[in-house]
Amino acid sequence: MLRDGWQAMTTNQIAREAGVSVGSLYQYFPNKEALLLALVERIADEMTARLIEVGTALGDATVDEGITTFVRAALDLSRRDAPLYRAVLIELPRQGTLELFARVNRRLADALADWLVVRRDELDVADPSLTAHILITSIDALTDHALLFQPELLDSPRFERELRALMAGYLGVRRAPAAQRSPPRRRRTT
Amino acid sequence: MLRDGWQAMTTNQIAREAGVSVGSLYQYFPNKEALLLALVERIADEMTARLIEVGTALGDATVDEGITTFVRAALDLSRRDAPLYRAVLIELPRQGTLELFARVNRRLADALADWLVVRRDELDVADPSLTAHILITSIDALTDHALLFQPELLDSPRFERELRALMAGYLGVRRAPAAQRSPPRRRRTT
Amino acid sequence: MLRDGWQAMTTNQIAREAGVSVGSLYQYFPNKEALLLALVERIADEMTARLIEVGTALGDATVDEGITTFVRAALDLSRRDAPLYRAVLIELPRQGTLELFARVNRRLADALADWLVVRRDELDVADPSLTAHILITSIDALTDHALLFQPELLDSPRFERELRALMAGYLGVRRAPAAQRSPPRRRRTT
Amino acid sequence: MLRDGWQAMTTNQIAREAGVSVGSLYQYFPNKEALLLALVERIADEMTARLIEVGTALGDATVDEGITTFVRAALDLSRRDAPLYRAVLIELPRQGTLELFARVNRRLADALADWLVVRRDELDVADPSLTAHILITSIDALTDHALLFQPELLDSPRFERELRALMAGYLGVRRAPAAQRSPPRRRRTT
DNA sequence: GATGAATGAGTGTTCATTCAT
DNA sequence: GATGAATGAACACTCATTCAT
Repeated sequence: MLRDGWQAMTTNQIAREAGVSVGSLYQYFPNKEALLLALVERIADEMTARLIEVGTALGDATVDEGITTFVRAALDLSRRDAPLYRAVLIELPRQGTLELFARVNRRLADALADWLVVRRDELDVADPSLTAHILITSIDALTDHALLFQPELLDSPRFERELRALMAGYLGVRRAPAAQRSPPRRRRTT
Repeated sequence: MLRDGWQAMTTNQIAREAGVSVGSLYQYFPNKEALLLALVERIADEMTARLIEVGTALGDATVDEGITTFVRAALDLSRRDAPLYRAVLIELPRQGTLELFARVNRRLADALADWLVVRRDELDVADPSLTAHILITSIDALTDHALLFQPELLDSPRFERELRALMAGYLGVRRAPAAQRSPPRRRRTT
Repeated sequence: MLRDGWQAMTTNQIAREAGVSVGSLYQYFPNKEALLLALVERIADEMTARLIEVGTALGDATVDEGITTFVRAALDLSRRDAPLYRAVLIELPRQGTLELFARVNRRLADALADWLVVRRDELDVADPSLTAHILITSIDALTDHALLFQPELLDSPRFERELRALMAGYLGVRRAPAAQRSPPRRRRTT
Repeated sequence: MLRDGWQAMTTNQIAREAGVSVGSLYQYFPNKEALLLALVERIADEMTARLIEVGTALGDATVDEGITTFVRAALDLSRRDAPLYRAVLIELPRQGTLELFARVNRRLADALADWLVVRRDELDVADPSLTAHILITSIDALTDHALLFQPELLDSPRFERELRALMAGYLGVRRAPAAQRSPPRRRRTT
């Protein structure tokens, strides 16, 4: 599936690779689509579990820490099981399972919004909830896109740095997280 | 195809809708995949044509104008033939036609980089070429994502505004394009 | 089975409806066909039991009584468990269980032949055994056919009356059983 | 099919034996059931064509001739293509194609009723239409039954003779068709 | 060049049968 | 003995591709 997509997999293949017989497969899933749905559901559950950790990690982190934590979490999420996630992502639109991922994202947005409220004074945020949504969507879109079209980007420090810059710039942070940005470039500063 | 994807289309259907016979189809395309490739190629060509206009439009526009022009161009591009673009986008990874779109994006990146150089003094840009690439990738990712998962976003002024804010913030623009931002919000300002 | 036939029943269904597990089923029957055979055998046994009663009932009945008794018995036989009988009948030819029903019919033929001998003087019967066989076959065919193609006929007095007329005519009875035939019609009389 | 019934035939087998490919089969018939339906329809048409001849043959035939003609026609009908007819007959009830054969029988009943009216004076017939129906059904049932359960009967002179006796007896014919009945037996006479 | 009927490998799914528990 | 999860051969049906006309 990771190589050729969902349509290219035959149920007999799936069964063989899963180490069971087709018959057994159909004892648990009424049809092929249900199989994909179950897979998606499991992925969504795993992601949700990890997002809860992100929320806790954010807590009352400073602006710099928060941005770093958040961006890293987004990248980790994409990296982990990236190939599988990617394969599922491609099939999603046709299978009406978007809500599953929407659910996951909403949970992450809530955690981020909470933190934005904590750091309200240092950030240029009028509507935390909306801003959180925009950020999640942006970062999510960027990592999804990287996942789909430029997988190697997920492991590049440059990509991580730029995601932080994007986030910081959008949040109106006066100074980008110091440690990570190379002094000579001096963007979005002073 | 727009409703059920590429796999769901039979060659006989394609032929009938194209007003020719299957036989004729196979006189011009060796197989079904070549058909998709040709379709993608045509889309890529159309996009390239429009991008040339964007490059001209950018010219020596002011920072505000440039950002507005660029964001609007990205949205227009996605909106136009959005359903078809979307359908193709979904099938892409499996068909090795990524380079086609990469080519289109590279051309757009060049046009943007040129303009960044023109407005170098007012922007926080160390490496125009890299910055252009990051911006193209981000905006592209955001519009692609919207196209795939939240099509209605492409028509919302809010989405356009936030794309400009993202771009402006990343480029270190001190004031976001005035006309479009509502005063009370006062984000990313001094 | 009564609705969709034998082929449509799965062994798991049979087991569930019988209140046992498939495994248990296969402990007693080597395969699905054996199951059908056992069912047919049971039906044949039940019929045989009832036929013995018919033989006794015939005894030394008068011609009219005998015809009435016999026709009614044939109809009762078909009516009782008609749906099940019918379902089995349809599957029969393919399952080589014809002999079962042949056995049942032979027993009935014997009983009828005995009675024909008793009433020999009043009937036009040269070879009681052959005549019995022809009658059994005819009446049996007619009820089977009704069972298969016109089930409602089994309950119509008209059908019963015609069966008697057929039997009486074939046996050369000078007057049809009086009580049942409406005077105005006057068929096969003089 | 003639050996194992319709269910036992795979579409691939049908195609191979028909000298075409499965694909071609499905170009003309939407599914397996439609195939059976078409077969039944063709048989029904062939039978109808032959029945028209029977009607003509009956014409104003004498009682003896009429009975002989009719019985012989019924037997010929069953004998010809008997195996195919038989195979289809077995599958019929489950496929709702009974009406096709009902249509055929109704046509035959009409022809017979016409003749009964012509010979009204010599026969004991109150309602020609009803009597025709009963006769058709009886003879039809007997030949069907023979076809299904005792195919060799269709070729036996004895069976033909008994069918005539049955018909003659039911119609109140004073003398059975002379030529065919052996003098010593003298049934249903005087 | 155009046509579209013919092809048949390959698909998702069923269900009689087995066998470890 | 009883169970029912596991098995996989077999089925109806699809569709990319071919090729005689």
